[in-house]
Amino acid sequence: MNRTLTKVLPNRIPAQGALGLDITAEVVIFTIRQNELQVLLVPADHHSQRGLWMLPGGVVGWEDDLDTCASRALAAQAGVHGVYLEQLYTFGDPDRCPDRRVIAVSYYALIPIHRAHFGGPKGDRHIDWFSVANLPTLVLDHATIVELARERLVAKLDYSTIAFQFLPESFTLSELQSVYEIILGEQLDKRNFRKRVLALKCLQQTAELRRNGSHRPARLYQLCTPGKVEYIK
Amino acid sequence: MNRTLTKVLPNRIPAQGALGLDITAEVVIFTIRQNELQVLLVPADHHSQRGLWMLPGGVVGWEDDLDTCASRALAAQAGVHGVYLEQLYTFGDPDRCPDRRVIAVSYYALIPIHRAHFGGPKGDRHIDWFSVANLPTLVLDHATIVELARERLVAKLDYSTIAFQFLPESFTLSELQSVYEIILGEQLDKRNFRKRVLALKCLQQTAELRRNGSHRPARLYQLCTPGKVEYIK
DNA sequence: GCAAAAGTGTTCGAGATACACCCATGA
DNA sequence: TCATGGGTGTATCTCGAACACTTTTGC
Repeated sequence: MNRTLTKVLPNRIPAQGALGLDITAEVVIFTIRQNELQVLLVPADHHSQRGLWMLPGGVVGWEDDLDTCASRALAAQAGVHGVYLEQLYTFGDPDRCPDRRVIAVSYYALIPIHRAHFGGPKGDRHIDWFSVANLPTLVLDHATIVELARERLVAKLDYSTIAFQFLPESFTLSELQSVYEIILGEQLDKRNFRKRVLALKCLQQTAELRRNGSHRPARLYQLCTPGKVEYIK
Repeated sequence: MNRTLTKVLPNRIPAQGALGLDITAEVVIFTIRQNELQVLLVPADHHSQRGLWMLPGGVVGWEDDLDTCASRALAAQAGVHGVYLEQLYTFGDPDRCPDRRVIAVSYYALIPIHRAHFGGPKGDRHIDWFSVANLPTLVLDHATIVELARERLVAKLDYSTIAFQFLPESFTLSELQSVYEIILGEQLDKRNFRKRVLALKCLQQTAELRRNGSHRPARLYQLCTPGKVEYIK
């Protein structure tokens, strides 16, 4: 399997190769864009996979930690550092790749809305964002990986503050609610949502308001401990 | 790192070897014994690790699925087939093993009380059960792996019927309660426990009673769908 | 003044918690 | 008859769900 990242980082020495076994890190990079949960995909470049898409990732180098390898893919493909990144699952079916044995350690990452560059009408032609609800055909088992990541994300909404990772440093409660609604795929009650989220005691009001059209401006909030994902309840 | 399992299964061809990279599957095998949550450990046999213990596991063979490899370790070390087995996390720090590069895909398994043989005063001298609350010194990062598995198990008690996997086909509600109490490390109220667990609608009364001493016999229950772990609430 | 999003409280029901006594048996 | 674990019901509290109107702004 030829990986875009291998080209981007030609100096990597794969941890394996001689016997045809590779260990890769594959990253499901989520963001909220166009009122959808979207993932960043790169075009497959192997001739037999023309027209298919795949997850950003790369071969784990001899000296690489798995997390480091995932971070590198994230930096190379999405151009971001320091975002939320979590290991998901390791896929090792000997037949998952027809050419060679590839064990994929999958990760998922969350990119804040304001840092989701690349893609879209004016974006880099080589990578793009896609709605998870409407994915193109992906190589190998990558669609399974995306689905597993989505399920994990949905589950974590319930018992952690992970959703806050999609937002910039300060944000309105309506923006936060919208993140939840998009990921869960359902409308939430505004009053109950605000009550619940403020009861977590991990948000603080700022003095600022956001003016955003011909209506009442919204209060901005910040996380008490930015970047930290907490378990709740 | 020399693995007991490698000896047990000398016919396995490691997926790697030439460049000194191995992929192993390591299994945290839990059971309830002696009113404790215990794990099965094997003595480390590498000379520099004399006296230390390690998790059962084995090198992933070229043709092995990861799950298959974990199952094989489970069968070889604990002598059981078909028990609950779930992938946990993949550890890939390049420095986790001083000798060579080893990427460990960890699993955890639950063995029903009545099938936990091996170990103990009369058991095989080469492997033994240990209380997770009082582990001997383990090789490498194996203590971290056990702790992660324990945390996952505790978390799953809350939102799944995973605890039922520790019990035989039919069991009393007191036995079930005891499993919860041991894993959680706290006493539970008998009436509330029974109410909650029966409200799950996944247990059925049997016609049988268990006579177990000079007191009222206990009703035996069975899972409606044995072997199936369900998510709850 | 009107359109559009921000902001705010109360009621209700379900499920969790706390709690104490009688039952069936074997010795 | 007594020691032992099995088995049961009620009152209370907490938390989530449902629900509608006023506020502030820009045009």
